[in-house]
Amino acid sequence: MIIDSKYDPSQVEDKWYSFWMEHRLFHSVPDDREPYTIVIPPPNVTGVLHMGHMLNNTIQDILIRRARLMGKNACWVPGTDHASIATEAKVVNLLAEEGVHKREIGREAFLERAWEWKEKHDGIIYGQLKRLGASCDWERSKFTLGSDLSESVLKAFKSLYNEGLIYRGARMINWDPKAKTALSDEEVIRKDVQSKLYYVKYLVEGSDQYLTVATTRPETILGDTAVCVHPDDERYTALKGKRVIVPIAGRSVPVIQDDYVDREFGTGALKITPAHDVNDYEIGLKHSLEVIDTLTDDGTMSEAAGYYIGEDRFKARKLIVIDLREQDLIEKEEDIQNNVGFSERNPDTVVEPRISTQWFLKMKDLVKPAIEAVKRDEVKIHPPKFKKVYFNWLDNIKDWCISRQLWWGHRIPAWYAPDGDFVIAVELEEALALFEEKGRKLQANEIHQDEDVLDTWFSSWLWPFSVFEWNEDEHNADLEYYYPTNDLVTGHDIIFFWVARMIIAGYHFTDKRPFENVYFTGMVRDNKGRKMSKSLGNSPDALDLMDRFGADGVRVGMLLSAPAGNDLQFDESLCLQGRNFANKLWNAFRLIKGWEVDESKPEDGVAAVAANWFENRLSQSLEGLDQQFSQFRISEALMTSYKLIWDDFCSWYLEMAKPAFGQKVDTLTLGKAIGFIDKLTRLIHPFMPFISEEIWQNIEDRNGTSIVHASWPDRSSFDDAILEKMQFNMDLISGIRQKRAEMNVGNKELLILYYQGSNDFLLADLIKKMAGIEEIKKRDDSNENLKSFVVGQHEFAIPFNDKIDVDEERARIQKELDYALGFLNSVDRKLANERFVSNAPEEVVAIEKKKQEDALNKVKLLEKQLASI
RNA sequence: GGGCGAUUAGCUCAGUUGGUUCAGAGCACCUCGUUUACACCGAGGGGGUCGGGGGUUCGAAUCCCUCAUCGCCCACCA
Repeated sequence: MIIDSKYDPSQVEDKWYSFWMEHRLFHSVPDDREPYTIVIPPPNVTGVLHMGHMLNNTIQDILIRRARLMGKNACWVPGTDHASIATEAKVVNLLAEEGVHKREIGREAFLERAWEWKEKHDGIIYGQLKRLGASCDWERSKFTLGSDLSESVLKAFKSLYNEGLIYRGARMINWDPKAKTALSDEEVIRKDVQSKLYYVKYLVEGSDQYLTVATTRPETILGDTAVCVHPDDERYTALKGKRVIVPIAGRSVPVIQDDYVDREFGTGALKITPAHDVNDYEIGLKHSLEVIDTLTDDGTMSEAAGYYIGEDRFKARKLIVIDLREQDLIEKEEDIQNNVGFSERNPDTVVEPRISTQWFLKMKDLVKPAIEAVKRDEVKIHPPKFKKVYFNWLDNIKDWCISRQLWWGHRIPAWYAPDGDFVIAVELEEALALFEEKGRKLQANEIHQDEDVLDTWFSSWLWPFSVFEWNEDEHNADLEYYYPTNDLVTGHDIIFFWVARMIIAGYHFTDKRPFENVYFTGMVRDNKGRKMSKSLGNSPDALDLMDRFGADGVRVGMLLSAPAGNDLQFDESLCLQGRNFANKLWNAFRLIKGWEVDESKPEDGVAAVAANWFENRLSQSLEGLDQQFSQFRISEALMTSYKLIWDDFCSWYLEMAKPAFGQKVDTLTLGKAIGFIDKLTRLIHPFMPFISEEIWQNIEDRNGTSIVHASWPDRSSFDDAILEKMQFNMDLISGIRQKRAEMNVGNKELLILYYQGSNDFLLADLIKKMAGIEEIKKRDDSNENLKSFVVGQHEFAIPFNDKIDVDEERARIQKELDYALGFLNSVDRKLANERFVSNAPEEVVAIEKKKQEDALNKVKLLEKQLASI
């Protein structure tokens, strides 16, 4: 069998993914095994996957594949999110390119186009996930706007409505004038921007005096219905009960008093525009002020404004400033930095506070179980620092505006009679029946369904149970088996949007936690620390990366720098490291596979010692891996595996075990080596699914089975003494190599190693093989021209040919001696300290004593060396 | 304005309850090496006052205070 010295992922990855799919290896049905369930955070169907998706899906796949190897019935439910506002925007743009407006083609035709978009994009997304190796149960793929999930959404809506938790009403909401829809508070991104603060003079009615008011939004003057001052502000005592004239509009409005006003800001007088500012709205309610809505839904000035009608709000701002200046009503202008809300999905669009009739969900009571659950660790958050963020949001929760003025989404199941009376029903017939129950006999053409749809997150928050057909039967077999799910892996940016709401919904609708663990990944940034985004063009194309480094390489690369919860700077070179690692593993396998066997040969002694050691080392690593996985230290687990394979297995074990040049291998050694690589492929499989399968399949004929359903390597206890002994011999080998390098003695040149004292701990044959030693002798006085060195507490020496540089050698030993003395000194001081000896735990003191003894030995050795030079 | 986090080698980051020579890893860098597994490699090496200052402690990268810089989240000061 000829195996290429370079591992070529492109040859391998498609082959095995197809194999896995054909054999439905990722498909899960309930059985007697313990379930392990993850629901995917459904990516938006708006586009392709970015590196953040690559990271969290890699982590999910690692968890799922490991669970599968551990004998659990692993089920990873994939899906996509209809992303109401984002997708609608994409389709609107698409239509715009064709010169068509969505109103022109109508709701139905528009939705058809949106579905086309969806079909195309979730195909792309699924393709990317498969390419990455994601072992999702594709037969369970879900879409948040699919019919079954739709039923769940409507069911949830209805039940919340019937519980009195959903209500409809006119409230001040965040309005996106570009998408022409309401937004939730979470969909508003606040940014600091440079603005102008205009000091505008309002004429006090019946006088020639002016009251100056500071505002950043002069165009809203047209909607002013009062000016407010602080009741204790002495500057304005005289204005009590007076009225002022709103500039331009010429309207007379009252001067009111409210302690909301900050006397320090601006002039201490605040104009009140109840229609266009959240606070003004509150004050307006309190003081029963008139509300004048001066804006239309697209952010232009309305008829009610009376001026600049039809002009965009920002254009109107410029115009009114010009007019105010002309009338000499602007006292001054200041530069100011203030906080402005932008639409999350239309990042350049300033959100407008606006009074609008919308649907809301009362949150106050709903969140209580979700708070409690995290408090008592029924739902565990990793890393725990996000708990505070979570509590902070839930503790300050406000009602959730769940309606959106869009088409692409779950249509609100409300049906209206001509007089505005409504019922909540999924279907027309049901609505008619409900009206009839209310004693109203209405015809189908008399009632109409709400035009609006629900916030996307109103479907996503049901995801963990709606994907298991909760709509049909809340206690169906799948739900009973897979739900609650185990782990959720997602970015911390959607903790409010999604994670918190899922916990809320989980407890409310199923009375259970939706998942046990939430693992937040950090945000993937570029190597300049910037968030990856399309607009910056700094997000690498995941497919291209996988073409170049292989999916396994990219997975390893992603993970190498991804500790939980911390943002990570992604750099391609990490993928290179991942690819190199794959190649290393590949060549280790190639080496073993290339060995020729001599069945008559007894087991090689060195190989036997090496195998015994590696067996123990493997068990030790497996123990570490168990711990790391249980704590979601995934990148550490990878590093443990990486070192086990590269350092311990390749650099040490294989070098020890491999037959000398031209020699054949004995059966036992070969068997053990194959046994090890078999275990190592299973151990690395969660991280590197493709190459592990390829090697595993090549080890022996697997009769159509796959590593996907193999077992996680058994862990037995390990013997510290064996590990320590080998470690000493490794240190000795490194010591010899170091001396060789120092003296420029090539590796081919065989040397004699001299030791002093006992040689019980020396693995002589192993040292000979690994360090190019031909003989190991006890040192006596006749040996000259020796270069000595210390390993642990023991002194060794090898001969040298060239004249030694006495000064240099003396300096080197002196340096080592100084260090040892310094160390000894610090240990001595510690042990001489009464308080240390009495306060520190016994083990720590014992360790210090051992350190003292060892250091003393070492000092003696070095002093002797120095004297003998 | 409030909160959270970060600051450790040239770079990216670990460092769990304060305690083993605890100052680490990977990459990068330097030297040597083409010995049939791998140059996508091997052997060896240099490199850090753990952001500054103070404190607690027998002992601090680790705990506390403070300052500085950076980042993120939340928040209705026009």
